[in-house]
Amino acid sequence: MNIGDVSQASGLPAKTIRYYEDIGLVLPLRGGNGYRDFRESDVHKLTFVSRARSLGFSIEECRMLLSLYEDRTRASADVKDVARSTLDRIEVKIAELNAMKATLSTLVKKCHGDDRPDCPILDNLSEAPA
Amino acid sequence: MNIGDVSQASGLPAKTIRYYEDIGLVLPLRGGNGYRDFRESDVHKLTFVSRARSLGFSIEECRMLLSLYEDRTRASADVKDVARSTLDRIEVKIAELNAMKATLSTLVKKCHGDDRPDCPILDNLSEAPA
DNA sequence: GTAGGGGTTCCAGCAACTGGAAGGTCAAGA
DNA sequence: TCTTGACCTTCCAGTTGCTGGAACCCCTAC
Repeated sequence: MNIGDVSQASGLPAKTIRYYEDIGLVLPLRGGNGYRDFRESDVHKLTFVSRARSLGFSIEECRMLLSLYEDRTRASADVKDVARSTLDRIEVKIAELNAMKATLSTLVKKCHGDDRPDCPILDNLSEAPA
Repeated sequence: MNIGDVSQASGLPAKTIRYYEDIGLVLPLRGGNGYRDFRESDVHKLTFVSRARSLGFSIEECRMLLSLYEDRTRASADVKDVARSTLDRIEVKIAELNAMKATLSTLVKKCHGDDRPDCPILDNLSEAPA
């Protein structure tokens, strides 16, 4: 299977797949012409990574999940740990963004947004620290 | 004022302040010893940027806000536009993270997290695409 | 044979810093 | 006066996760 087909199948750009090979996430074979030759298992792995990434797992977490996936004897608790720490990171990020959103939307609401130069947004940014 | 004092005053690491000079956000003077010599206005700007960054404004948005701040005749509407587009970005990001969180927490809940090898998280990641 | 659509490598760049090495400067104390 | 240690300087490299582009090879169809 060539990289283009794998790209189709996994939903990942070819560039990204080459990058994933670079960092050792997949190790496709090579044909006589130098082309990468992907096995079904490579495609499966890449699809796996593609989804894990879209769920917010980092590359290193994906690497860990893959190795857990390949270890038929691993405990589900190990996987759950990775997932939970990802979930924690996501929740922290959401909280931060919500705080930003709250402040910013208050400011946007306060700003009359007309031709006059006075603006509560800039005023707030340049105020003395609390 | 030396960089260390400015770092204290603005809450930004010295490294970051040097970086901000590199990219032209501030242009401190130089003393005879080669040390950066920050004016009050530089400190003010850096504090401004520090807060704007923590509200999720990108560096380029900060640059714009600074120039709007320095333009005493600008319309508040211009500032409001920048703030609103930042707010939009933040909201999109929050929505994405919430979607991730929902899927992931469902999976974490389903996973019994014990010594047994079967795990709904990995099963989900390796399932055929919807 | 030539045109196109693959594929390959390598190098550079994005955002926004951060770390570290190698060295200059300054103020205080013995 | 010398030394110690904190502070400053520059420059280069690395982080995360790709992405774009150049220059080139390969394969198939007409």
